[in-house]
Amino acid sequence: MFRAAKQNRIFQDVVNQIQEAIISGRLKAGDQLPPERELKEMLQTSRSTLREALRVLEHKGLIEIKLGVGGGARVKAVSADRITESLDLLIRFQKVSLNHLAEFREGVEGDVVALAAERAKPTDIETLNRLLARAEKCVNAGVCQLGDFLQADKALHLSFARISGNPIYISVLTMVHENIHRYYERFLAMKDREMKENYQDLANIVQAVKGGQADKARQLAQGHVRRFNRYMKNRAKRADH
Amino acid sequence: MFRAAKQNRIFQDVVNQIQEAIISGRLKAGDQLPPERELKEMLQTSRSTLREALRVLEHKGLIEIKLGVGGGARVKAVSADRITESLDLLIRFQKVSLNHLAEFREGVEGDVVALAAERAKPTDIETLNRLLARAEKCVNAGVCQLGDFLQADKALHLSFARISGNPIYISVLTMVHENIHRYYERFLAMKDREMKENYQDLANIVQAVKGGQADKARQLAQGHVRRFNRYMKNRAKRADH
DNA sequence: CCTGTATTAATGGTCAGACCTTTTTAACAG
DNA sequence: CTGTTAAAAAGGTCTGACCATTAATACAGG
Repeated sequence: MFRAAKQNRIFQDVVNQIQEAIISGRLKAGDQLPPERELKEMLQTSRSTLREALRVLEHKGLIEIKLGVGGGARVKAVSADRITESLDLLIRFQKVSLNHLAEFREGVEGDVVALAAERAKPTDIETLNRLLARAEKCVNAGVCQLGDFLQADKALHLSFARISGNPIYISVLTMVHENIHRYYERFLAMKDREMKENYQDLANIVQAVKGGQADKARQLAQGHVRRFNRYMKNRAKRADH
Repeated sequence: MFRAAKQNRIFQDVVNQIQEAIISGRLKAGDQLPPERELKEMLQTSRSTLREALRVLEHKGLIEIKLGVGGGARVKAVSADRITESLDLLIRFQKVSLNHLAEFREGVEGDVVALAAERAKPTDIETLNRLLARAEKCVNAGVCQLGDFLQADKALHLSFARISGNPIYISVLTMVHENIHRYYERFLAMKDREMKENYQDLANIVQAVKGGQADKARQLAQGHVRRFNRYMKNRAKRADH
């Protein structure tokens, strides 16, 4: 019925004003805010209050503050970084487990490849082929190229998101991958056989996307993610002993 | 190979120290930080610098600052709110279209109810029944109760997410609903027939969840979302003329 | 003419200290 | 016992000064 009554904190009002200007498009990415000493006059506040507001905006990822001549606050293009950090905090506080993340990923990756299968254009197929070839080269080079292989794997997944044409999927998947990699990096090691399996999964998915088989692509992607998760979980368990 | 070299900003160091203390468990949720005037002595900084740090921590959702005697900074239990806000900001900044949001929602809602169907416990079923009854009452009361009906609809969807037991779905779905409502609030109006259809959709989904029919629940939920989207799009188009 | 160095001005970062506002608690008056 | 008032403990804001970093410019030496 009512929303929480909020206090009147001046810096909060400043944050709101500037954020509003950014979201509404009155301030665009790259635009420069006036120097603090001018801005404080416009807003009729003190410099400290203004600076508290700028700190918050900076932390929200809306502006970037640089030192020195020609420095100052510049409007930034918002990226997935902030979400990634929030999720990271949740994971560290164990409000979210890696199982949750894995499960979420399974669903999302399935949806993404299904859309990609429906929408891939010839140039997209080319991109996928190129990435797949890169992955294959790593596999053939053996486990020593594992890092590169995982990078190619990630690039492929993000590529599907791009092909889907839906920016939400790109952001969400970016966040998921960044967090997964951060936490699993410790266990990253793969036997040759596992790398080959993984590669085969990817190849199959690309094949299904090429053929426009949405449902099949979804099944394959979910299986792929599930296998990766199971594998990583075992690895983590073994590391505990 | 290298990470970006960062500047040495004192307030950042303060943020790191306090955050580290919280994550490491040296400071637990509910603990009170010393008053600013003491803390600044411990950290050997000025009050303004300390306050910039506190603002950032507050915005990260790690502390809560209250006014007056007995107020001050208290360590907060981290919640998923931040992630919801970051997502929200990203979506709004990217000016994601309704179609993208709707498409994303279709996938997510499908995944959510499928999980809910697999995991619903008797108490969950009770909750669903209660919410469904509330929705039914609104429908029977006619279009005048539309606002309440939409609220019940939203509550049901979030309930599925809660039943899935995966907090990521709760955050994501919260964000999606918030944004959808922001966009569509202008067009909110529904004929009696449409409200009834919507209600029937919900009832069918709950039925499938009760029966543990994951795939069926997914299909129904996707259909439900798709119909809602189509309906809203028509409405928006008509509003243009 | 080029190159490296010193100067300067713009701009954020930090500091110290004062005063204002909100909130709780305790004292007090009825 | 209750309502009012006063005091004290916080955070919130303001002012003005000075420090540190950076880019541009001027200048000196080859």
